[in-house]
Amino acid sequence: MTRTRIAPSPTGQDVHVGSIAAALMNFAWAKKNNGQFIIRIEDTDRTRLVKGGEEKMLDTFDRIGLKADESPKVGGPYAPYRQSERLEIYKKHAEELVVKGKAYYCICAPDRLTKMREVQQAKKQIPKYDRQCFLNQEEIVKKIMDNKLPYVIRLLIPEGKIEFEDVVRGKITIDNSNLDDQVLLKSDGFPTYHLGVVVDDHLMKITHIIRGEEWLPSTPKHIILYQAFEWDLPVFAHISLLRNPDKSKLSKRKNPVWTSWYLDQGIFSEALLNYLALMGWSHPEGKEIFSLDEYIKVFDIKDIQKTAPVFDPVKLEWMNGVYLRKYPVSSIKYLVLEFYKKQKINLPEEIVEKTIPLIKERIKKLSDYLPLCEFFFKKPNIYEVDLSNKKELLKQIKDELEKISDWKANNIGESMQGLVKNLGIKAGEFFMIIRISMSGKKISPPLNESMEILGKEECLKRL
RNA sequence: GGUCCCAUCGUCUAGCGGUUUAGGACAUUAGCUUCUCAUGCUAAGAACACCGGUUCGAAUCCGGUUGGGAUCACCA
Repeated sequence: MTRTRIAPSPTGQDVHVGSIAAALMNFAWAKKNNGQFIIRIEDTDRTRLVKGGEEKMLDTFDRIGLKADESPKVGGPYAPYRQSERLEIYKKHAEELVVKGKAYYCICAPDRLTKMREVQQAKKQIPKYDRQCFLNQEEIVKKIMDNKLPYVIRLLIPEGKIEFEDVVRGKITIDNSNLDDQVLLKSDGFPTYHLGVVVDDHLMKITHIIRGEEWLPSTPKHIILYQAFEWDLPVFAHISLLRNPDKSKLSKRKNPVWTSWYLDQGIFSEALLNYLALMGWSHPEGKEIFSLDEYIKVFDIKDIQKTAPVFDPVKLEWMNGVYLRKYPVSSIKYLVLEFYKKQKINLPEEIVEKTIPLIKERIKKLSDYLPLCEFFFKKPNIYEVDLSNKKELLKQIKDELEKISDWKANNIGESMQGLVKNLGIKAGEFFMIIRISMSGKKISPPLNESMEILGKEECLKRL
């Protein structure tokens, strides 16, 4: 059975798009193999905990369409799926390691550790815990018992080296001398990430860990933990991090990174997923546009690329436009209406429906709609071109349009073509004047059709 | 700085020793369609970081250099 997971930490206000990229691969791999995809909340850092973060994140996963088979929301056979509710489990396991001689108690004060590291750094040594407490373990344990001192439990890194196979990167070797005696259980009783992931991934029977390459350097520690517990190793696949244009890892300082920001812009979840799928992976037939179902069919973790991709919002928008054009008018109408309703703007349904065919090839995302179509709902108050010296021409246009009894786009077009011929003015210039008087803008949806939608009375008024 | 990872057009990528004048997509430029802007179609420019080696033959294998990135917490 294939079981994968995404384990977000609610230390941000929302899900990072990079997490969605990783979640997508986990999701696809689980589904492809008829397995389960799990969401686990890793909320062990109470100091950085963002209020409402977890709820928002879970909501974002719902919106994006990556449905978890097991999560804090839907529960599951290995509940709870929130680490803050599993404290006893971690403590028990940490203590088990102490009994096995694979971990030890430590009561060193933070400032001593800081100073120690500074000295090591100054001597150009690797900053590592000096094992003071390990060397006096009996005495330390007694101190803790007698005085009820706060303590941490540290992993005892054995000598030797760790070798493991990463699906994406191949064989990786690290000498244990580079590893620090990692804290496993904090003095507040919470586990550190390292204890938490290993224990939970094992207990929740996770078979494949597909996660960002930022975890590659700490994977040896995790493997040491698996070995200490005498547990089987899962398959590791470390995927490359999404990058800013300057190649640094995608960060909110340089780019919008929160997934709901894109969704709130009117980027479709399908388009976002499709775009993200192409970050570090490509369709075997070279396709750019494909559904989630198709992705699941053709995706393979063996095809994941090692190179770190730059996240390109321009291509994302292009792709969103492709999706938009593929949707039927009725769907776009609904999406536009809902999109603006969320912003407390209620648009008249009939007009929106009529305008969709005119603009679906002209907008790339839902938020592009109103800037282009606002003139359908209200008279423009800003005119991009000054028409005050064209009054006579406008009058002629108005007189001509008044004659039209059947107010249809093609009749309007014929009438205006006739007028422009008679007047002998450049067609482009002529129509631009009408365009400005109707929409206030130099760029608009097709004129005749727009005028039909506006209605005769309104058009004459605007002229 | 130590450790680890990475390296094909501006960007996403195909390529997995010869079929390659290195293919596609976004972006850019030009043209066609056209009442604007788009869409659509056509075309153009644009890349194997560098140096060695292996080989009859290297973008593809190996080594080094350079460059980029990640990571070194009682954060994840």
